[in-house]
Amino acid sequence: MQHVFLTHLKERRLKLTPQRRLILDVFLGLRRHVSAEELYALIQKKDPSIGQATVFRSMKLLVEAGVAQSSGLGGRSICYEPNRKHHDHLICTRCGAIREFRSESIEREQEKIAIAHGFALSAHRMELFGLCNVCPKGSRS
Amino acid sequence: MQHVFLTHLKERRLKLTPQRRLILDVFLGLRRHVSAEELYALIQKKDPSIGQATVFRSMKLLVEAGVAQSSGLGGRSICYEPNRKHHDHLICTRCGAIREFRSESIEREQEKIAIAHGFALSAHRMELFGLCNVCPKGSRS
DNA sequence: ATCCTAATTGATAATGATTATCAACCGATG
DNA sequence: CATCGGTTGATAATCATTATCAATTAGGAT
Ligand SMILES: [Zn+2]
Ligand SMILES: [Zn+2]
Ligand SMILES: [Zn+2]
Ligand SMILES: [Zn+2]
Repeated sequence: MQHVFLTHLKERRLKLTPQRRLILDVFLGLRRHVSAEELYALIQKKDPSIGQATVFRSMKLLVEAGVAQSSGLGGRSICYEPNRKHHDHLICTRCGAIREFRSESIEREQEKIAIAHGFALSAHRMELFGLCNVCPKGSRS
Repeated sequence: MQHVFLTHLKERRLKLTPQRRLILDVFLGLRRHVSAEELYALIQKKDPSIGQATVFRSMKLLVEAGVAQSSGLGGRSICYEPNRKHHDHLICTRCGAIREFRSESIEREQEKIAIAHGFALSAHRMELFGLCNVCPKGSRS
């Protein structure tokens, strides 16, 4: 996985710094969605000298390298997750729980729709919102 | 349409001000997606005394009243469109063109997926990104 | 190992979109 | 028309992110 990142760096004459190494490791160690801010807090515990600008910059770099993908989840802030097979999200509007899924039939249908409109599809985002099964149905907010 | 808004106001003892009337009229007059900022610019031409905070507040109110819906399009800023029948979006990554569509089969499949995961679906967002047919395929950005 | 240079860093200022604050104002009801 | 609570506009504040910049450093060439 990290091999992809190293290759990306060399191709563009970018440098592998201790900061980038640490950020990459911590990020890949997690197996969930994180915002740059959350990740910064985790990084801080391992090396308090790292600034948050570096975390923002590094996450951008990880996305460019294809190591991370940014899912527009997490309310106002951008969330990242390790780049695996494409999937979409099911999000609980109450507790924030996130479930991942992939529907081949929807993926196919999206392609068909794009073609019908003369678009060359390159990506998509789909999020389903609702109450998960551990959240009580009859209560508000 | 505006009837819905007036009812919403009365139900909550809110007031119908000239500002809200103008913002509602201009918004409904457009038949496209607008950000609060774009709308503010249009409002300014009709009445330069209206502040942009009022536009932001009013758009929020229109959403609560069910007159407008906020689509998370438009990059960083929230976009609004008059609340019609549910639909999803196809967006050109080059020129920003937006096409609307609705796929019954996808809508059904989303329901099935939510149920399979124990979620009670309340809403969803789906955006397809690609190059539209008037944008050249072989060029970058 | 030593140099060199361009990339990187951390602190901080700046940005852009949105929200909060607050005194002055005004719409609705009686 | 008097009263009162909702509303307004200007402005400050917030939040996430990006830009700036002097100081530092990785990595290729000597
Ligand atoms: Zn995911
Ligand atoms: Zn839940
Ligand atoms: Zn839909
Ligand atoms: Zn286009």
